[in-house]
Amino acid sequence: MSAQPGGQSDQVNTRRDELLAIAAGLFAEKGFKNTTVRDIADASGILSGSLYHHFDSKESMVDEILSSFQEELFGQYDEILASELDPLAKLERAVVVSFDAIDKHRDEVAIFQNEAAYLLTFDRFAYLGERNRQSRQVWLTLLQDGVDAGALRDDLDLELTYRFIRDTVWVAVSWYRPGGRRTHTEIAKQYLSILLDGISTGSITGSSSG
Amino acid sequence: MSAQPGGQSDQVNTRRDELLAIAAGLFAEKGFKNTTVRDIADASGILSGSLYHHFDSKESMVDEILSSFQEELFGQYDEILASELDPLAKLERAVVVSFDAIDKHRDEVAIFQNEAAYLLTFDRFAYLGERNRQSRQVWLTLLQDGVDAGALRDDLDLELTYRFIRDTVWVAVSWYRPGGRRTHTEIAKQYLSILLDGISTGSITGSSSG
DNA sequence: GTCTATATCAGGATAGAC
DNA sequence: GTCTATCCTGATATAGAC
Repeated sequence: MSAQPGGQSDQVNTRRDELLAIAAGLFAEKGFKNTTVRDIADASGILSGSLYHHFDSKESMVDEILSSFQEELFGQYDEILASELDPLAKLERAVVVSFDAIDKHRDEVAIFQNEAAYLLTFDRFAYLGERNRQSRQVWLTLLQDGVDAGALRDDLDLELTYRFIRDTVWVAVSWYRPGGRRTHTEIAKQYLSILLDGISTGSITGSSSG
Repeated sequence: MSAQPGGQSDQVNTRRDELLAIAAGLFAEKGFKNTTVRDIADASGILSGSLYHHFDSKESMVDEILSSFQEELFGQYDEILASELDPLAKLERAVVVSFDAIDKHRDEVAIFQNEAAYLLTFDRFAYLGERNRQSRQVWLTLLQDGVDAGALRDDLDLELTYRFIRDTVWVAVSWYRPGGRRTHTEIAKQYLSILLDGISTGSITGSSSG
């Protein structure tokens, strides 16, 4: 996906990356469709036509932004799966890595969160669907290993549990701000505490609902 | 907000409601900006110009959709707060009511979830911000009462806990489908089980992270 | 209540000069 | 690498006939 034309190796196309970062900020903030190429150009201090010297289209821009981010993220998940950690520690690590991505790649995560459904309607972005399936596979593996090892409750619907984890982790991008009252590591820790132990005081609450 | 012109009282303007329901479905599925008035007209079997006999603008449509839904939802929250239930039961009830809204008002919830940030940039939709604040107040009250009553852990950051609950509950609209493998009540129950008791087997897990 | 016809504008993209 | 100028399309909205 989207190899840069003339991509040497190291500190190349800084201007290109600069423009991509500006575009990413706008896409994340206002949405892909709501961001015009003129918005991007304005924010970059150039005119809209000039953008087309660097990129084919607005779509190409968001494509590069998302694909390179996902490559990095899924590389980290693969490392965790391949590691020697015990199942619970792997799960914790995956959560931490995800909050880390929110901290270091806000815009990319936000774009993926908010625009994936729309972008998936284009053939060009089919790989986003692949990534979704891959992500589900990662979390389900981690959860199942946890159950098998006796570290996680065996009465849970893992598919639902996976969704709750995924959703709660990623949606944090909508409110997390770097430099805020809590670091992303603190947030990950609190989140894990809730996820693993629950918020109630009794260990197994005889729930009144139902 | 948006009183229907000529709004008698009971089974009035069916056509209007029909059109609104069609629009809601499209807004929820494709997003507000990505849905054209022609899309709405096509789906309704009329031409785009004819829509303007019923509504001022596309904005008016989404306005009516959201404001009437929110009125209903917050009425339910108010009932819970005013009820005689114990704090834990109130919290559970609030979660159940929310999943109920996802079941009965998918489109409205999805639109609010996906479009609120964008719509809030218009003065006309400032009331959505009000509703957000009100919602935060509801959940924080429920949580604080739970802690005070000794039913919830007192070492939690309630602001974070509130966000986790809110996010996980509402984001379920993105994957929940009525008529699927699990009813919304089952989902609410599983979710409460995770939220209250956690997913780990040990009651207080000595987490290895950090 | 719907249609025809159309005004108006904004957005993505292109060509070629500098 | 950026600018000028401009094309083309599609989108919201309007006016008035039926």
